[in-house]
Amino acid sequence: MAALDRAILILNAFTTADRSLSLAEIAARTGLYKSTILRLAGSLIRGQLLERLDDGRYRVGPAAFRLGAIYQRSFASIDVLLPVMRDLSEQSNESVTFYVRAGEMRTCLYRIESKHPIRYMVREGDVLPLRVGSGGRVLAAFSGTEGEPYETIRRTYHFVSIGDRDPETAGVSAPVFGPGRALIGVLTLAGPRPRVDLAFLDRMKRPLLEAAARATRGFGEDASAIEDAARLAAGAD
Amino acid sequence: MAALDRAILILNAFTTADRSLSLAEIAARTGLYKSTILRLAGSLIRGQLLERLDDGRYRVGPAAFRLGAIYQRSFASIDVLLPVMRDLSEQSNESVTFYVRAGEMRTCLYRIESKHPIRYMVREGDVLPLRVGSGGRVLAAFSGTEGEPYETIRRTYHFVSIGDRDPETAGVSAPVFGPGRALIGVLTLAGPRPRVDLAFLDRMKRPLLEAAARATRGFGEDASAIEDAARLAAGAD
DNA sequence: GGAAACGTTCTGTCTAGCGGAATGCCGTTT
DNA sequence: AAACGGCATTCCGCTAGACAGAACGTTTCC
Repeated sequence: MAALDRAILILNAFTTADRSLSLAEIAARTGLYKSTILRLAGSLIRGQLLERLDDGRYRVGPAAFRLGAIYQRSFASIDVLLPVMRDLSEQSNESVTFYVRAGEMRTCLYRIESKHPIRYMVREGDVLPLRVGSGGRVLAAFSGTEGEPYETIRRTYHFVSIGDRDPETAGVSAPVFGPGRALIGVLTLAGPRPRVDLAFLDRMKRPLLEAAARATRGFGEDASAIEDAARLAAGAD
Repeated sequence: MAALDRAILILNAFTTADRSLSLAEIAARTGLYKSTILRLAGSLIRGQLLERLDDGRYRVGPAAFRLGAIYQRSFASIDVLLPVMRDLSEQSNESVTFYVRAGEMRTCLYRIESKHPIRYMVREGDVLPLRVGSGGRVLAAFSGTEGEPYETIRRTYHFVSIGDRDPETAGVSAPVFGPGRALIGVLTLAGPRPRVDLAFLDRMKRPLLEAAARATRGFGEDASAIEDAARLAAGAD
């Protein structure tokens, strides 16, 4: 569907960096004719997916925000996840993030910031590569990726990574399941490397896995496998 | 642009209540032919504005969430507003919300929940009527609505409403401005009526107006008018 | 085991979106 | 003050692509 694909192209021209774009900028980024954009923009504005500012520039509209909120809530989640995430962040003093899979990427769905001034900068709505970083690895593992380290992750229910996605960042992640053992997303505890080292992550494995188990139970699914993994992770390495 | 209007119609078929919809449900809500929806859905899914679940049902996709996050951040806001809102919520022990105008409606852009178990239920992304409730009144006033109570609001920079939008809810709101005295949005302190009464709201006027002034200064605009209003509100009524 | 409901595919018709040129509007430069 | 350049906007003839509806296949529910 050509017209619609182009409309989506227009929306995707917007990034976090630019709060608004002119017609010419949209044309440059999308490669579309200005007349085409103008026509499409009319409908997008009517639907409030796009907004026209007083100076004639465009920005993403409130309908996008409304839909985004629907997406976020379609994971049941907020009432179950946020208390778990808050507790984990208080125990660790580090940031806690919940990622979900989005095709070949992953999306940050919720985030609790650490109180530390130096922060590992990811925000709700950010899109990251699927197979990189501890959260990405765990998502990939429980979406059925073959080989290592994914086989091990499926056994131990967690993965520690240091400088995998970002050289200055380290973290540990565990999966959260919902009805029918379906993977909902992954809970990640992460922070800057000087502070978040291997010893710290080792100590945090158990609280993290217990948080993942608690969230899983919150979604009405049995979490004994994750609880077993929590005990093993704390005992062993 | 017919095709695009229909695509938006499909997206708008989704509400907070339903986490996913079947093809037939979308057809019923939009009045579109199923073949049309299927064609449009193809493009929407390609653009990740829509997602196909394993059971064949549809839900809003991650791209909507990404765009929503861009919208939220396009108000500069998060670094300026959240600390102000958090402080105000701690001072008052009630929920603090930031609304922005969205056409003839208003959107809840940020929200800090009170610690109380009984909560006044609005969430980020919710869409409310523009001209109702204290937040709505203030938005309308500073968007140029004529007559009362809007003239008074423009003089006093705040408005108290009790049971206006919702019979069980009361609140007080003040505007936040950005570069060029442009209205950005409105800060609302609100809660359930048994707890949030006239006396309480009177006491909260000053902290609220000071928070609005602080946010306005954070956006690089002079806030002396709001500060004057804060002193007056505390002295008078 | 029958029927209803649902998702999906297909096709001829015709509309509605397309590209590109042309116009008009500012703000800047010489 | 005039000319220029960059920008948004309008217009139009052509044709590709979206449309409605029927037909088909599959699953679900009595």
